[in-house]
Amino acid sequence: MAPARRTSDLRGVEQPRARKVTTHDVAKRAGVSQPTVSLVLSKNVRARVSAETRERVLRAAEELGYVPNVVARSLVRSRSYAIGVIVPDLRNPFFAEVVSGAERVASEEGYAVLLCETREIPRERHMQALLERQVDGIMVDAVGAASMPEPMLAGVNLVLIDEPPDRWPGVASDAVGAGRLAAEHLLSLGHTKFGFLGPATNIHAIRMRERGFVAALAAKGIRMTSASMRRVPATAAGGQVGMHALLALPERPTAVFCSNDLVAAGALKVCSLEKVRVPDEMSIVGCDDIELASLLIPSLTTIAIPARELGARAARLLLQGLTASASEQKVANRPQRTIASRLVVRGTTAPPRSENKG
Amino acid sequence: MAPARRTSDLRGVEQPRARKVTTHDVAKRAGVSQPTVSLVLSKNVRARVSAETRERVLRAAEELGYVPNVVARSLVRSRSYAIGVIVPDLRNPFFAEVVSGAERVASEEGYAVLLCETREIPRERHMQALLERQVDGIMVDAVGAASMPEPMLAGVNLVLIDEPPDRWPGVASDAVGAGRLAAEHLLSLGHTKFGFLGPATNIHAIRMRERGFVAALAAKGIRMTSASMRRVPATAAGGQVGMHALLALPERPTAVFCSNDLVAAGALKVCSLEKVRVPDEMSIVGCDDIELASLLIPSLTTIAIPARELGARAARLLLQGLTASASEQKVANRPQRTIASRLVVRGTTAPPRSENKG
DNA sequence: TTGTAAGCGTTATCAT
DNA sequence: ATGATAACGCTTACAA
Repeated sequence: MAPARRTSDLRGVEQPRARKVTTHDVAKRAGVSQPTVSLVLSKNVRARVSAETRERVLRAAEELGYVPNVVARSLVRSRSYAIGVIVPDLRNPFFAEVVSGAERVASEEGYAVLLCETREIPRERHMQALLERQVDGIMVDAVGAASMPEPMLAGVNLVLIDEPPDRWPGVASDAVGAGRLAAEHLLSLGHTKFGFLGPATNIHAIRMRERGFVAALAAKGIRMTSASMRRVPATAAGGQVGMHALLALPERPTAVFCSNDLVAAGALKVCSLEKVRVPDEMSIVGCDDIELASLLIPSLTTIAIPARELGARAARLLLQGLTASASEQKVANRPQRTIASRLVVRGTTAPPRSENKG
Repeated sequence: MAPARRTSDLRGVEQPRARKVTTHDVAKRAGVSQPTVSLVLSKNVRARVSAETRERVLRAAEELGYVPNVVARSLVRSRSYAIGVIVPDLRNPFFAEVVSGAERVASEEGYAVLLCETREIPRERHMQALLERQVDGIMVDAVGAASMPEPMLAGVNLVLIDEPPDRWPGVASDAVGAGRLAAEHLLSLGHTKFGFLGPATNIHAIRMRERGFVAALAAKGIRMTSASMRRVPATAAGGQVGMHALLALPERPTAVFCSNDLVAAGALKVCSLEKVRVPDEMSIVGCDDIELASLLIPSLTTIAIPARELGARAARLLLQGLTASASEQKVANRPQRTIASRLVVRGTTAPPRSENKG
């Protein structure tokens, strides 16, 4: 005779937490066997139960306040109905958007989303935790998935976001295109002296933005000096440091491309502080088009990257791979879909007028 | 004789996912019983195993690449080592900070964080999903937890963030104090005509900010007209609409308090568009002190709410309640700790000079 | 249509 | 110190 289980009650509330009601309890009350309960409650389409017992079971479950135990279900089905998402830092609005988009899709499909930030905790530790929790799949955004220990990645359902194309499926923004759009826009305005502000990072998308920018300039015969490419963190603070350096240059650029909007915001701030008029004396182009971009004054010309859509698509791709029958596999296998970038012209770009300067 | 389990392989990669290695496999390889493996691997401190077998087991686990199955552990221990966090919208940087703080603490303690946004999916559905997943606790931020169906909340480990004090423990910012600080700052600058921009919401903290503001003015004998209290969504777009309305008022205010920084950013934008000089003709105070505030030009005077700290404390409070022995309970039971708000004076506030207005 | 039985991978309580 | 054995709550053949 087992003693009544003393669930250690840790609530702030008084009444002891009642033992959880299980399918057994429901079965007893409905006067049927436990598997029958499972049959009707797990809405297995091909479950053949008489309308009358189904009714009884449903009522009993309702009356007892039955809550299915997904953990138990997960164990027997070896599917947790949970997915993980790993991002560098939620405080960058771009990643918040990505996560939000993914969460939306996953929730709608009945999947839980386990959130992991690598800002203070190494990605490997997060991966390990997700694996131990038997997540059905993992989305990895801009944390260098490819350089993680091989055994950790083996046999995992991965979808990469803005990571270099690899043997895993993924979705990515057109980062090279983003850089190119920025360059072409500034070129079309007549600029000839350019600056670039961005981190010396191994974040793929960031590197590609720079590469696209530099390549598009090179195509027009313009080579950037190393002094005009400032290596700064991809933050507003980084943008400030970088713009200060650019302003101090003997040959000051008239247009700068920043590897994201935060950097651009910092750069813009410094121009304002230093009384360098934007866009008249200095054109600035950001990248991402986070909400901040439209709120700055002047509002920021930038390259829009559809972050939320990126997250949503990644989630769809992942879930699709989870539910696809073998025959449908090819669909999910098409790797590395990329989403177009888009130039958003606002108030921080104009033709150069540096001759008026002084 | 069970057929080799055909794990339906849904990977993009070729090699079929190997059957997961279990404690049984490790046991066989180490030449010990399965429970012994469990004993050494679950680093149960009071596990008494000979150094030699421990060594053998650990090596076997290592060689096989054993990964513990937390789902199975959860089932038998009735603890999932996962907590949920429900927020309105991750795209508001404030909530992103809260979540980030919570995630940090939880991860560090070995808990997974299930993220839920109520932006597109009702809170009840999220709660239900979390309950079914047997989360050990739930943090609820600004989604009106108290108005959820009673049975859903019964016996759940809840910690509320910025919700009205109730029978659950929680952490909250000093929202009334935030409003008061804004009022006192503007009063001390000499303003006499005030505006307020914020939503007609049932979000507790937002309401309290307004209340604190109005009350502090009333204490100085200043009553706000209903026309100067504009009901707008707590977004930048709302701020724009609201400021337009205020500017059109016959008796235009010289200082306005916005219920958060996004609203303030929108308001500032409109002033810039309408050539109303900030802070000379119009002072603006925001609330939250998200990164945006310091990036605007002029940078935004605001009331700092320590969002990340709020999330971190909430997580600590929750986890503490999970691991506390009965005797320590009192610690976790102290409800509704509140964190002080802080005035951050920047560039959008100054003494009124409306008499110079042209 | 429904009940019986087996098992998912652990942890925990016993004997030994 | 270690090995049987029994749960945990559910799903899924298979039998009745």
